Amino acid sequence: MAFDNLTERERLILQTLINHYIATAEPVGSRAVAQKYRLGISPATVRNTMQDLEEMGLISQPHTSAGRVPTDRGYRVYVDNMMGLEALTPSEADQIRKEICADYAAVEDILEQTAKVLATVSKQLGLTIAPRFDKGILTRVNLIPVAEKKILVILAVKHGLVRTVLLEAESGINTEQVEKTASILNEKLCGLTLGEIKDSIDIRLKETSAEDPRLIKLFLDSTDNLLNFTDPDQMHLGGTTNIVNQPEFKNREKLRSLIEVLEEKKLLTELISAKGIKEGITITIGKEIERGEMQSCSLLTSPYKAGKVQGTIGIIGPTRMRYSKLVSMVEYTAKLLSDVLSK
Amino acid sequence: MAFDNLTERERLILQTLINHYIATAEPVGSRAVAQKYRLGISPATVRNTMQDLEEMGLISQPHTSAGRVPTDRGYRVYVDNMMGLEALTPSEADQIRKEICADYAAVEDILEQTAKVLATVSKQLGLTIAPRFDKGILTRVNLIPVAEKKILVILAVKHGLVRTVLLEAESGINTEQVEKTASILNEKLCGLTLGEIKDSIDIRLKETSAEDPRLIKLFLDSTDNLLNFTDPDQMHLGGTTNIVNQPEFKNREKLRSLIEVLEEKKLLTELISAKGIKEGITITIGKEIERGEMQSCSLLTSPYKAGKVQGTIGIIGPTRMRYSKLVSMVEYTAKLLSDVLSK
DNA sequence: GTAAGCACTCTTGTGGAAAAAGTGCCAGAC
DNA sequence: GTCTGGCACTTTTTCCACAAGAGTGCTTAC
Repeated sequence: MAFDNLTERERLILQTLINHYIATAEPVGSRAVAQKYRLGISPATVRNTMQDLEEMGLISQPHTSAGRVPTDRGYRVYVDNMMGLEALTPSEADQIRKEICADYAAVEDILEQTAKVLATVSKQLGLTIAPRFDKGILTRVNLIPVAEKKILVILAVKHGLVRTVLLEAESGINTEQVEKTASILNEKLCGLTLGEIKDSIDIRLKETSAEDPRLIKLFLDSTDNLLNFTDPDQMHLGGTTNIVNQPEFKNREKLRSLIEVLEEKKLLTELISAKGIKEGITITIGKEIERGEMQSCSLLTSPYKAGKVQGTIGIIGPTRMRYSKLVSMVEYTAKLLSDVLSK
Repeated sequence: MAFDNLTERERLILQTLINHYIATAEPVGSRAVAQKYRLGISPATVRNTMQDLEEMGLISQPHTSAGRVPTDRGYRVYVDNMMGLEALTPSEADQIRKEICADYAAVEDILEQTAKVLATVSKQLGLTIAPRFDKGILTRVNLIPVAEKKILVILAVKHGLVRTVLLEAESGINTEQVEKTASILNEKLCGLTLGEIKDSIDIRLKETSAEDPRLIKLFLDSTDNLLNFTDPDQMHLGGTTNIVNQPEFKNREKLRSLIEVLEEKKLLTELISAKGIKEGITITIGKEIERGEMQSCSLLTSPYKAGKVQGTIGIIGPTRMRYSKLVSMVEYTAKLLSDVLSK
């Protein structure tokens, strides 16, 4: 349904209602809207308009004698058509900048810190997902035998990203063969993206498998493990605390099941990465999230770049969140992060 | 104060009271105790004894007309003197075994899984802390240049444990020098425990610093980073969900602040590791935990071994937890884990 | 199209009475 | 002495009824 046919008044009323609701978390009555809405309009008039909005499914009443509350669709219309961006205050911007631009060697640490500061400043849940390696170009493979049957595989990706995975061999490892295997892998795989490698590794390594069948086989068998892009520790969450006190989670069971989802980082990563990475901010509201436990939440995400590779950062909060401000915040943070990581 | 001077009756009553309270989470009245306590004793008698117990500070009343609730000291006496161990059911043991003995290459993954299964089976919060590397013997150091200014340091410790840390150099890196530095490090440091290295690295590397001052210096400057044993991702938590519904956390603020502590993994690790690692189970009850936010919780921990190195696993829950069962559970899990990791 | 008035609905708050839970103590039984 | 039944007392919980409050929808008038 297209909602660009709303009258000016309907727009204004929906807008003030949502703003008011975001601020108070209480159903908003016609009186309250009429007062905020300066142009001297009476509650009765507002009521008429509100009835229309309700018929359109943009707002609803918890019960007969309560004010109105925006529906998911209401938020959607608001977000798409009538929400202005609200700039960050200098102090907010500072706080974010300070945390992100501190110098860390490991991307992991920056991301951890970013999730935390996003949470703190937004007073919601902050999240970051490490760059998706699939677009990253492999610059070097190292194989390090660390114990009798254990080999550490190091995949170095352009721009200083690193992934390490421990593999377990079936039998003892011959150092010489490890070196040989490593140089074969380097020769065959470097310069490709990890995505390409994942798709075509069988073919690429087939003819070489004569060298040391066992090691190459191990490598092939572990592809999933090595090139799995939704590794749970690729995601960082900060500020779980912030949602505990939100009135929307007064309902115990809701809170419990949300926390349950948050613990399943792998699932969460998939959920968020599922829609593919678009440019700019993506806002997913309430039931638009394909996960029952999160249907009273909204998701605000943005990609960021580390060289050619992309990751995601975002905010999770109740659908009643201050979109106008938070969008700016996520945008700003993503930009900053991209700068830092692509330096 | 010594509490081994309790009369037989006092012991019995305290015991039944605690058992009953653990099961119901409700203050226990004299009637309830009398009924459970088969030897035909009347509520009035029980009341008299309960008064004595209250004077000793082992139980208390939330208010005049309520039953009694154990105090932290009450639990302490119970745990120390009168708690029998309760064996795991076969199905519980199976569940734990199945998860832990699945074959993972990386210790990290086992620990993650262990935390989860502990949580599931105990219906509390499960936690695992990776082995404390300080007692681990360094078997090999590798330095891998992964980008122009980034070096990946790999510390391989006996029994297949690995720690990788990314360092950032100030200027470009010469491959040859890296190799030379690596072999110096290997020569000087291998065979020592990481703890020894941490304490004496300055001295051990002093005379060699002529070789490549910059790299050695980088290494020295990063000691803290490299040999920091309370790394946040050394700890795994599972089952946060389980505490949300516990009646002791009906109080919103309590829940919030507990979750806050849980997010500070570094702090938590320190808190738990602080008391040093004793053999066997350690039970820390309520106010015995030196952290305000956790004073309505108990902590059940046990060391486990991975070769010569020790880590910790445990359970966090409200003071009202089923100690008798959970102790068995933690013991069993720790043993199993030690077996798997020391194989 | 707008506004005022009013009846109606549903929730929230209040007060008080009754019920429930449990204690402490006393007086008597074994 | 030790234990128990009885009982008065206290505090919380529950229930109910009733009023207050909030907000609507509709009707009517401008």
